[in-house]
Amino acid sequence: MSAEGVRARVRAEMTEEIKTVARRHLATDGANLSLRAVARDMGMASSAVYRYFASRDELLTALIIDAYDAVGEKVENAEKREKGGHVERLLVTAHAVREWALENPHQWALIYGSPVPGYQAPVDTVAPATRVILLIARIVQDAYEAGAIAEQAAITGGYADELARVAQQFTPGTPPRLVGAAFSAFIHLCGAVSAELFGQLNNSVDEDRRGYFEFQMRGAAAFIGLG
Amino acid sequence: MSAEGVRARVRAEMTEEIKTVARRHLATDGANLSLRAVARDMGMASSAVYRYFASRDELLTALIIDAYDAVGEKVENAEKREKGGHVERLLVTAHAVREWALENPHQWALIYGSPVPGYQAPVDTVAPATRVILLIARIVQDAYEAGAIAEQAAITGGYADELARVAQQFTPGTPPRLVGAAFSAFIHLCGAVSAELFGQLNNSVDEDRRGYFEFQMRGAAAFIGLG
DNA sequence: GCCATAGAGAGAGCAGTGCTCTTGCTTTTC
DNA sequence: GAAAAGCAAGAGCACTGCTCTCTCTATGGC
Repeated sequence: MSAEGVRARVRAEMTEEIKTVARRHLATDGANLSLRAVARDMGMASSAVYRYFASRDELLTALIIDAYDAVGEKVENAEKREKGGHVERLLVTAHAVREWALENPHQWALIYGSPVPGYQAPVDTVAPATRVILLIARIVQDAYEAGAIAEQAAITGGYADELARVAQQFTPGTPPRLVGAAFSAFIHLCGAVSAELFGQLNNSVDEDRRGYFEFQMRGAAAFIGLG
Repeated sequence: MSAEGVRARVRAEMTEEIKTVARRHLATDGANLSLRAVARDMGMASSAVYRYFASRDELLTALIIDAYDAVGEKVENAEKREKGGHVERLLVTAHAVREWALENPHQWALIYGSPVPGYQAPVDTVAPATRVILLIARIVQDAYEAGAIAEQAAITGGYADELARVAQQFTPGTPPRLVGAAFSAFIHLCGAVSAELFGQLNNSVDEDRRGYFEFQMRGAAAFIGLG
């Protein structure tokens, strides 16, 4: 392209490199990573980084969006390759989430851990954040439409209304109760992964953590009415 | 007591006051609270605080232990007052945990959120950390011994072995499969509360969050074989 | 009751942080 | 070629955790 394009490309490369270095620092410093340290690693002045990210929070936001997209893409690919039934699709999805989390514990903490103090997630993060739960919902919807799920008692109340609203938007035709069960599986999934990563399992489940996780997710599948 | 006792008591009071002020700061600054700001609030030099806590991490450890004990005590009291059946006891326990978490979101983040970078939890935190899960295990054991839980298929594998070991130590006589279900309820409980507090529910479950939580916990109870 | 001592607090100082502002320099645009 | 826009660097501000030194006071042995 034009020379303008060159500058834009260099800028994009710099932006990407800053994020890569920042991700490395995430491992040692967690969410309160040092912008100055990142700049030092890149051999540039700390003030120069502000040409690319207006603040540390903005850099964090970029990392958060990337993390959501990374886990989303990994999980979607894993599920796409699975040729088994609905339970298998659900389990392979869950295990893919866990594996990504084990590979990138600090990015997991960034998106599913305690929010960093004073940081307000902007709207840009909402869409990428929904990829995993949407995939689970789609699997459950597929199973429902295939008649693979036994009839369940309907639920009522405010939560049921909210579930109905969500169902209408993302998985029309699926009963609210079932959407609730899918959501429940997602909550259980996140809780199981976070418990493993954040140390709640230490001194009680130390060896077969994959078995632990499988047990949780089979329970979640059963609650959905699968398996 | 003697004059020595006076000094010791003043010291204990100061220690307690520092923790109280620090807990207040936790709300705005999260885990990276400022020791200097705490000192400023107390009208003393920051260096003086180091007479009471050797480092910020040591202060954090004290807050963590206090938090575990606070939620543990609240939950144990709530459960003690409940005169209903096993499901009711489990639900009142779960709701008590959630209510404490909603009242003290930053203390919840401290104990069940992402670990603070560079911080290594000392052994002193292990015992207080087990109070809630032990209470749940006791309820499940009671239900089992009362014959209130239907027979379940046993599980095998490494995780089952670990469960058996845990069962032998804390709830002897209870089948590993059932201990696993109790543990699963605890994991689900923590995940549900964290999801609510850490923002995963925003834009999908905004009104009846108690109903949402109740739904999760009834699912957990069903997995145990209750209700 | 006296006096050495241990405990408590204050202040200065070090190295680090996020972020801003000013100053030069280079690239793009007209 | 001149004007404008983008980039990088450096100094500086207010803040942080933590250490060290100094002073003062309450404590315990005699």
